[in-house]
Amino acid sequence: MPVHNADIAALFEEIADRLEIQGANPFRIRAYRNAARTLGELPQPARTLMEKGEDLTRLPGIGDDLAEKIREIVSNGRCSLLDRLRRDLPPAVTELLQIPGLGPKRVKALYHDLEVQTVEQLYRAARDGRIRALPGFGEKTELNILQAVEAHASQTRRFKLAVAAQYADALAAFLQAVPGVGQVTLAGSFRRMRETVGDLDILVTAATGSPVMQRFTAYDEVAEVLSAGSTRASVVLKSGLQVDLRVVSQTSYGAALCYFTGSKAHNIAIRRIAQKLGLKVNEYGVFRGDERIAGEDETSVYQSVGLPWIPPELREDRGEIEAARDGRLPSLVEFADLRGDLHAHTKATDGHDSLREMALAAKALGLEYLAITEHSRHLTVAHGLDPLRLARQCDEIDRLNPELDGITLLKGIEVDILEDGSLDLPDDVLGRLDLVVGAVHSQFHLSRAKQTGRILRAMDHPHFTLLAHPSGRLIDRREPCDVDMLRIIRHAKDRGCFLELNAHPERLDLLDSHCQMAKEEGVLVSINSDAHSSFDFANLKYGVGQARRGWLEKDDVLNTRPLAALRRLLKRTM
DNA sequence: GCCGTTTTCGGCCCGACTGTTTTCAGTCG
Repeated sequence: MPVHNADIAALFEEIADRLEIQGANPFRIRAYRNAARTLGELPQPARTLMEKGEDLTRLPGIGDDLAEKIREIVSNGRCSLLDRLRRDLPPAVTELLQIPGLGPKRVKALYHDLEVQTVEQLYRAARDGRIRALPGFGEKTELNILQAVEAHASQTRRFKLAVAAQYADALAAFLQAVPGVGQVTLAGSFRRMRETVGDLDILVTAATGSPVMQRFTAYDEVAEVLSAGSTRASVVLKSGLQVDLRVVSQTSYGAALCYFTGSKAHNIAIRRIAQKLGLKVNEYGVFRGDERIAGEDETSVYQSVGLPWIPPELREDRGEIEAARDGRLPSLVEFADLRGDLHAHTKATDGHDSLREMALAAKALGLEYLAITEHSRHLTVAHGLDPLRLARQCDEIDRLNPELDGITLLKGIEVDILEDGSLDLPDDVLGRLDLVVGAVHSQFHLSRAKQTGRILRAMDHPHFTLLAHPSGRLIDRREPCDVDMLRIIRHAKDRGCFLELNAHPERLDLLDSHCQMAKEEGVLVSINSDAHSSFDFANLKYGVGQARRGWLEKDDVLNTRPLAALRRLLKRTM
């Protein structure tokens, strides 16, 4: 069983949890968490790096000791330090750390004084009133634990960006209408356009005496108020989504926006630079001693540490600070750069609208071309097209195009890549089309070698243009297929074909790290809606967000090309 | 445990809110 980076990261997180409960050196604990994060974000398996003989200590936060532990875990799936730590504390204890309000100190006390090892035992101890007797605990804490355990059981973990947006927009409008409120800004991972968000972070500037805090906690979607101070409050909405509100003065707005946008790792890196310059950065501003030298807007904060403003989507401490320092920040692609969309369905298969309706909706968004790419016959659940029905649709597009003004429909197909890598329709049929989008819709659990080989063979097909939703993952529902994405990207380069970034909020596939890989290898990415109705084109903005998180610039994106240039790229030489 | 054109040793981001305390520890973001 191969060891994935996520497995190593999980072991390091568990080591950190256990060390924390033991009361170990906090910086040693942080080292394990940093290493877990590095591994979680590594686009290549650590195993592969080792096989290539690359030096693991060149990775951020990995020194000699942790490199050795990675080697140990990769080669035998275990870590002797963790084995020792597991003997000291029973297995489920780290799970207690997942309960909000319980940190290492309390977990340690609960285990040592009450022999609480599991969430179930914790619940009984709280219910029986045994927790309030412990030193440092009281009745209120006990009640909070009881409620936290109950909430924990019914909790949904993270919200997809598009779902969170529905709550965010409504709440922002509500807050904007409160007297004395100036700016209302969504910050946090929402502003960074992460594919899912754990909570909403809202920043508000308000005049003193504004009732914004009281109004916020009284918002009728609020199910529970977790905390409420004069400048900060946290609530849980009825949907289960947590929302944190922070109120600051206008003079602190930029510093607060930086702080509240994160990511945490990015903020820490910025503060470290500030520290070396003799400055202190907090949510109120940038300070030299007692003197505030910046903070009214974000640009001033970055400027004070010698950097240009960094777009929120890049703020993950994944090289953006070094790039900013060296003047290498990308000029990220924007929604307005998109000229077309290369993946959409109509009611001929599993879509809801007609060719004309889809064309007009795309045009209304400012697009000048739209590829119609129905499913092929193998996907029977979607009523996929056979050669005859596809030919009819092509004829219909040919008839419709002259009637359309300002937008051109392209003839395409989303053809199934069968298990052996062949395509679901004959060559001569595919050859009549403007583009062929290939997609895996079955057999998601093939071995890495087989799944990769299947896709490489599909790309060898002379008419193959674009690989749809390359990893096949569905957020929270289906893990990505196990494929060697670097090989796929390099093969796309050799074959002159492209990769899709599917903008559907459940997919957002390519992943951001693979966007970066495609960019480095010189393979263009197409940001496509995969629209099944005329409303779905709005999802393109999430695709653009994901592309920006993957450092893509306008020229890295296939469908920023005008139609004529696009046609030239699609007619690659075989 | 990591890291270094200020350091191979001595640092390691910063503040708000809660509850149990009588000045602060624990937790969280």
